[in-house]
Amino acid sequence: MTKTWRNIRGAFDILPWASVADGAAVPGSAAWRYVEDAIRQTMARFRFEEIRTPILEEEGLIARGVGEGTDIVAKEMFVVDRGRDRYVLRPEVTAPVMRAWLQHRLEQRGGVQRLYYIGPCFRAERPQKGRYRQFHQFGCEIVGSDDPRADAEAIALMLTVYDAFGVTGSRLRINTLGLPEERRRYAAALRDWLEPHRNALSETGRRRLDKNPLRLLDTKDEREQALLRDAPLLVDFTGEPTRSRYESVKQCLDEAGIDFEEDAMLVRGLDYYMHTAFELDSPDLGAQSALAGGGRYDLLGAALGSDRPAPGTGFAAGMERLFLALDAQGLSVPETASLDVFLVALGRDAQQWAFREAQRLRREGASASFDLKGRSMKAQMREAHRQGALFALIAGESELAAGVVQLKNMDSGEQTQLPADAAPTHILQCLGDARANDAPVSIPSP
RNA sequence: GUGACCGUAGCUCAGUCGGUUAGAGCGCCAGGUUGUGGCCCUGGAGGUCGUGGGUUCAAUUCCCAUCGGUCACCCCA
Repeated sequence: MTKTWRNIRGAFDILPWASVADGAAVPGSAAWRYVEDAIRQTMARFRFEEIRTPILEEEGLIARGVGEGTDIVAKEMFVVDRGRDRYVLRPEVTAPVMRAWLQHRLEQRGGVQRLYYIGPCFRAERPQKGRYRQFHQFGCEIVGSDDPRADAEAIALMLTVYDAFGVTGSRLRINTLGLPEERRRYAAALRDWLEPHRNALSETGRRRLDKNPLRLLDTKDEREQALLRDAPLLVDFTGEPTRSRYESVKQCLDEAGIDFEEDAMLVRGLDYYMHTAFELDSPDLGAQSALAGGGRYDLLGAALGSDRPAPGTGFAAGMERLFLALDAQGLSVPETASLDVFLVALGRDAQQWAFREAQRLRREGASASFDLKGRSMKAQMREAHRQGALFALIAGESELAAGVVQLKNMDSGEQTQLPADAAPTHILQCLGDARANDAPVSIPSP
C-alpha cells in the first residue's frame, strides 16, 4: 500500500454516518447537526444571539486575553506565521468575543449583549479521551453587565442545554475567585501556610507551590487534598463587596431551584476570571471530567487595552464531551428524514427520464435520488431500500414508450401503474399523507 | 513534552510456541429471481499482517527503530 493520507493527529473527520475511528467513537454528521440544532434552540429560548468570530486571531489578542503565563499561550497554540504577522488558531472564544464587542462598540447597541457561539477551537496538546487538537466548543458570553444575576443566567443557560438532552448526574460546583488583589493576598497566604509542609507535597505540588499556589487547590493527589482541608480559604481574604456579590449569585441559583455545591477549591486556569467561577462535571467522562465551565471576566476588556468598562460573564462547553456524556448515558439522537422517492431507471432513455423527473420532484419540495452507475434493477431497488425511500418510481423503455410508470410503496410493497404525467402529482399527494403520520427513527448514537 | 498499552481485510476481531495458498463475522459486489428491495442460499472482490532495519535457511510471528492510535501525566472548557 502506498501512503494513504490521513487527518492530522488530534483532529477527526465527521462522516455522513456514525462511525468508529480507531477505537474512538465519533458521531456522524447527522448527530452533530442534531446536537448543534438543539443547542441553538435552547440559546434562542434564552434570547441569546449567535456571534461568529474568525478562527484566526492575532497572536497578541490571545496572549493578552488568555494570559501570557498560561500553558495555552506558552506552549499549546497553533501559530500561523505570515512573516510580518503572526496569527493563531483560536484556543477559546471568550477573548475573540470580547475583541468583537470592543471593536464594534456593541455597548452602543443598547442593553446587555447576550451572545452565544458554537464552533471549532484548537490546542496543540497531546490528544486524549474527550480532548482533541481540533475540538468544538459552544458557550455564551453576557457582556456589558456586572450584575450577579448575569452569572446565574449563564449558569442557568448552561444547565438547560444539558437538561434538554436529558444528561443527568452531572455536578455543578461554584466558587468565588474574588478580586485580583484579594486573590493575590490569598495566594501569598496560602504559600506561607503550605511552605512548612513542602516535603509532604508531590513534585508537581512543589512546582505549583512556587509557580501558582492556587493551582494546588484542585490537585488530584489524595494526600495533598487531605492536607489542604485545613488550609486557609479564599473567602476569608475577600472583602464585603466580593462576599455579598457571591451571596447574590447563590441566592439567584437557589431561587431558580438550581442545585450546586460550593467548592472553595475550584479555581480556573485562565487569567481573566474573577469573582464567580463554576464548573459542570460528569462522572462519565474519565480523566477529563469537565463538561463545561466558566465565570466572570470583568477585567478581560482592560487586559485587551480598553478604557471602557467591559464586564462579562459566560461559560464554555465541549461538544466532544457532550457526546461522550450522551453516549455514556445511552441517549440517542434521531436520524434525519428518510428519502421520499428513489427513481429506478432501466435503459438510456429511462436514465434521462429519471434525471429530469428527480429535478421536477425536488422543485416540488420532495426529496429524490437515483442511481448514477447504470446498475441493474435489483441493485437500484436495493439502493432505494438502503436509503429508506418511501416510494420507488420505476420506468423502463417499454413503460416510457407507453407513457406509464410504476409507483411502488416500499413499505407495503404494493405497486401501481400510473400515467407518467400524473406521477409527480400523485406522489406528492401520497407523501403528504405519509408525512402526517411519520415518526422519527432512532439510531444508536455516537 | 513524559509514560503505559496497542497497530492482521472498509469495520469488529481470530490466528501463527517462526515454516507451503493469512481466517471469521459484519459490510460491499454479483448470482439464485432473463425488469423489483428487506429474509435466505451461493459465489466474488478486498490484506506486500502500519513502515524500515536486524536475527534466522525461513519473520505477519522474535529484536530494534520509526510512524500511527488509545489511555494517562502535565495542563485545561
